[in-house]
Amino acid sequence: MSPSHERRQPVMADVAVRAGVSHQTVSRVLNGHPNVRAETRARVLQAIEQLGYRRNMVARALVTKHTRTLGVVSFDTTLYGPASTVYGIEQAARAAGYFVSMVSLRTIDRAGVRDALDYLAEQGVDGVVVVAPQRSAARALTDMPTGVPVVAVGAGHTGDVSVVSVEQVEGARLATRHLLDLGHETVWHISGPSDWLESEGRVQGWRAALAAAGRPAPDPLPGDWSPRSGYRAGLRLAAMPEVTAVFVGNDQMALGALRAFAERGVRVPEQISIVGFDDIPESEFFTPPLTTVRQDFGAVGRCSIEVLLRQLEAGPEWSHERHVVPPRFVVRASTAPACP
Amino acid sequence: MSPSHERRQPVMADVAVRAGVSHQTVSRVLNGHPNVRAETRARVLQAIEQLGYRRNMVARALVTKHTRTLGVVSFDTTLYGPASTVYGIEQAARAAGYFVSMVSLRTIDRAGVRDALDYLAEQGVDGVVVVAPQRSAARALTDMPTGVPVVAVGAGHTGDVSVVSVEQVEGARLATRHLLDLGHETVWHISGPSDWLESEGRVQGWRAALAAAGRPAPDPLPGDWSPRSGYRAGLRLAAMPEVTAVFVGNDQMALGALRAFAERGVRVPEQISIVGFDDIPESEFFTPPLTTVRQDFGAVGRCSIEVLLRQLEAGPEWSHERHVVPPRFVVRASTAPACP
DNA sequence: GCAGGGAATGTGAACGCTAACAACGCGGCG
DNA sequence: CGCCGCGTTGTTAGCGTTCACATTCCCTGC
Repeated sequence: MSPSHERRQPVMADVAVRAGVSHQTVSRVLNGHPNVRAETRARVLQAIEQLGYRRNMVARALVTKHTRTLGVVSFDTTLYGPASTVYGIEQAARAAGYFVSMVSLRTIDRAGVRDALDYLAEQGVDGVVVVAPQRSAARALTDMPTGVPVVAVGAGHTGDVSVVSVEQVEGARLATRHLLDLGHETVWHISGPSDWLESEGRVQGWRAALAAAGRPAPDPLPGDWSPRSGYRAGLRLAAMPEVTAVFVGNDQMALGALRAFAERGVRVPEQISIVGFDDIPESEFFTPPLTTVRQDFGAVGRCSIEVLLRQLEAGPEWSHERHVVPPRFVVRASTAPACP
Repeated sequence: MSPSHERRQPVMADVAVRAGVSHQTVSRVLNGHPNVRAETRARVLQAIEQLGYRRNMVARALVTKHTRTLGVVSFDTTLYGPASTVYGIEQAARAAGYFVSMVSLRTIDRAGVRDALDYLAEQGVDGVVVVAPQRSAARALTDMPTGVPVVAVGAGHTGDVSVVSVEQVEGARLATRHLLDLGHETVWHISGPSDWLESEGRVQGWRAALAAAGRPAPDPLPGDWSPRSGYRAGLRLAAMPEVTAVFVGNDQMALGALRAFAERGVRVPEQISIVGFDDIPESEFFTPPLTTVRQDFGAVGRCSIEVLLRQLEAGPEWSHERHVVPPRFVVRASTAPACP
């Protein structure tokens, strides 16, 4: 309202006048161009300071063709895994001088991913990382028309884009082996939603470990990552006396299962051993503390930015990269030797 | 590399040529200007379609002076509360046609908030919402030099900016009253970090309820929101036979306390009743299921965007708004009448 | 003393869009 | 018949940068 409020932001030309140089010299100072006399640079810097000048990134982006903004498309950032990954991404991106523009999908389908990518491309992001470990999302990525580099997090080897993910199969194998080594006859499994690649990888690792030990693989009980689905599966398992060991697809479902067992008077780990996946901060304080497979989501996020940045500077010459970060097995109190 | 890859994106002029009109007419079509003949509009639309033209938002922003991007600065988006709030914000913003640019702080201090705001302002965001319920963050907001509208989430009535938050005091009062009504002599409290406004509000509500009932208020045990800190406090409480009811600052600490009680053989709710705060998705499956105070983080996020948008269109004439969303008390199995 | 060269600086033209105004065509009215 | 006015379209001028190139300056070496 007041004139002082309406006084427009100073622009480069204002700084130039004040410093007694041309706008181009101001630009050079701002961009750290070497060929500027120290004395001139100081004068420009002073003028900038006095005027409170700030470079207009929009105008800059118009000519340079890049916005120093990265897009992130993710599914349900309310979940611990995606949230942590996105956090890692944001930190790494900012450290590298990039902004992060977010799109959270509420459902994952080809159209959703496509729209998100379009949306971000329209805004002019320099690259995007897609945190959407569903098979449908991975497929949606295969023929994306956007000119921007894309890296996928948690997707399988879809071939078309760079991928960074946690070695799910290995983690599941570790968990299952642990249970087997404890003397359990076989290991049951509560799985995640079938269209999640992570879910698939865990089933695969579990099956592999069982097969390697020559044990039968029972049918996995289907879950959807939620504690409630783990609870329901747990109820079923609790009614089956032959069950002594369960590998659960994630920690939240493990919590639900724990609850079901507690309600049915099944004692963990005395009667049933249970292993989760993820190692959310709460797991250590479950009743009992949960043995689980830790995923370093932060590392995944950081790694994805490294790959993306590399791709950015490589230009159209980049080749797809594939990175796998190893899981870590964490033994706590929810597993015990089988009673003979 | 190949020429087909290097063919630059079509621009408005290309569309104009193809449609046999001027670029300005294309602009008019894109912006839904009324005075364009239907037949012309159709021709332009067709040309856009054929060329796969996409408007360059950067160039547009340069002249319109707004980017249709909102900034979000938040603290540790790994936590359920902030993550959910940010999710709500993102959804609401996108529904309104805005992008969301994120900055996650790893520590909250005046300089950090300031830098984040500067950073976003430089990028040209139209407005920003700050999800940083620490007192220090709230203070940092009081004299922000940026010309962009700001709304704070979870901050107290700092006077200088619009605020939307959950009524913490009321929630804490509800929780404490519930415990008192159950016949408990008094209620102990495990608090959050002292510089969080939410923490403060909960202490305040707890104290008020106690005072209203004429009960003494024990010293609150300090925590930091983490399950571990709740565990430590729980250990101390377990050693005090006079403790029969505890109101815990959040669900994660409550989980820790539950664990401590379990280890010490203190039975919940038979010997000690416990109430949490937040209602994270896991709480329902704790052992025992946790009685808690639900915060609707999503609603907070959405509301903050509504306020911000209102502020945007009101221009410099806006007056600060203050919105409070009510909590909801959820009774589960962690509380029981005091044994006389 | 002057040509040559590199460092320092300035100039003009984009970048792709929108805003303001100008121009055009057409029908109705005096 | 000519003029006004309105709906429609075109023209021009920026927005605030950077880039490519031109220019100036000063120093060096013969």
